[in-house]
Amino acid sequence: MPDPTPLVPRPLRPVPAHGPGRKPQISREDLVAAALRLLGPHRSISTLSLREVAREADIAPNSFYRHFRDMDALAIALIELGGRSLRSIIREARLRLRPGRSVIRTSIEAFMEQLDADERLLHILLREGMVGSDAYKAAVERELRTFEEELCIDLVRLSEAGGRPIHAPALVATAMTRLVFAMGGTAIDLPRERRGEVVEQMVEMLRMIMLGAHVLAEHEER
Amino acid sequence: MPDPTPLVPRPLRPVPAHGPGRKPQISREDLVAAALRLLGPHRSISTLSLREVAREADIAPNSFYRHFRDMDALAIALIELGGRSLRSIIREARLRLRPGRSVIRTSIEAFMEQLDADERLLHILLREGMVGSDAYKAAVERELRTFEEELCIDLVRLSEAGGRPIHAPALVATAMTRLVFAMGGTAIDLPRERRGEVVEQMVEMLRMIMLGAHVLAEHEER
DNA sequence: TGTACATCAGTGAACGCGCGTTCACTGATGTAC
DNA sequence: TGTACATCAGTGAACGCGCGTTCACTGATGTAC
Repeated sequence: MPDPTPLVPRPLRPVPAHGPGRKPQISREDLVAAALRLLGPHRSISTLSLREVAREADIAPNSFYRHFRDMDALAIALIELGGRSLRSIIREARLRLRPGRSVIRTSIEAFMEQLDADERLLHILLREGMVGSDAYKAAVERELRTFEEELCIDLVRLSEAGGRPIHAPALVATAMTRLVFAMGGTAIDLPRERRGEVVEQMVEMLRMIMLGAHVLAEHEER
Repeated sequence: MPDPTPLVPRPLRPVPAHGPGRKPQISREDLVAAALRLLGPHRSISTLSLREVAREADIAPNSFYRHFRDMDALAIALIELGGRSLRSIIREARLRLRPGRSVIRTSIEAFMEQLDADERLLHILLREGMVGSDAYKAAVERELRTFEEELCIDLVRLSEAGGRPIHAPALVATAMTRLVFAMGGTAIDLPRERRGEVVEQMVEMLRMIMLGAHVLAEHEER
């Protein structure tokens, strides 16, 4: 016990932005990075051990506790990182949009490039949404739904701009997201040169959904 | 070494249908059943330990080896069981088909009922396709593709019967299967009473795909 | 039918291993005066 | 500027645990004669 009757009561967790006291030599981010290095396309977070991550980060196992309460806390941090990567996809796709180019193709290509670029990050969402604790799943669901909401807004805007109404845009956004994720999950195990095929397949699938949504909306209007 | 120069060479694994020698008291099936009892919606096969399964089956840990080479072998058996359950869905759906009733709805309902009935079996496919070793993934892919082929044949037959051509039926079968699986994966975490909503969503999604496929085929014909 | 024997499913004890977590500690860094 | 002190990130050793796998074994079952 540092002081039985402190004049200024300390908060439970001072969360120093690192004063006072010693600066940390490694950070939460270093541990996250170490975990990412260990996560290949064939390992899920739940198979990582605390000691393994500590070893990779080159600290003693117990030092881990200075940064995270347990491995679950680190897993949540990883999932959020994956969510950030996911959200950047749609932003990236918006930037690339050009009149005359297919929105669907542009978006799918942005997705696959992101999948290539930080394979590990998106993979986390792909996996942990299916396996892992309830907390992981909930975290992944949260990220996916945020993405779907953004996509839905884009779909509505696009259909208004194009003059073709769209049926149940929220449902369309969900279908597109889940389908792309499911297909992306199998694509990642394919050699790079075959991923182009998957892009074509995904583009065609989403076109069918889009077309169906337009047709249904037009039926409704009458 | 039993015999250095046997007159009749023994096969590597005699695979006795249990003579000669002692009959097994527990079977491979008992071990599979024990593993299934342990697999809830929140556990993947790879988190099962050999000792855990042995404990559940009420045998000594080392007795496990009399039935399976290792846990991976048991996992493959489980995945194949899941595949059998999957294939029974489409058979079930075909039996239920009635003129005038929606094929899509009938099939989706058959799928969800199967998901309810043997939650654990289908769940294995949902999970292990994403996580798990390459061997698991390959096994799951195999099962899914078998399903997609059957579905494709049905789609073609249906479109011929209905007089509406269908674009890229194999792709449609893949899209439908993957989408239903992805949605099914989230549905299983929902309370039973909310699963009806998911059925409605899935039906609408598949209708859009179907509609899109018809429209594309009609465009092609002209 | 009776007897000697081979088979082999299941066992109990033991091994070495990596794990998460705890403990009391060290000593560099930053603060108060 | 100098000194005494508080903070706390990181440490090394140790713990008890469940794991996969091995070994030599037991003894019930089925076969050969």
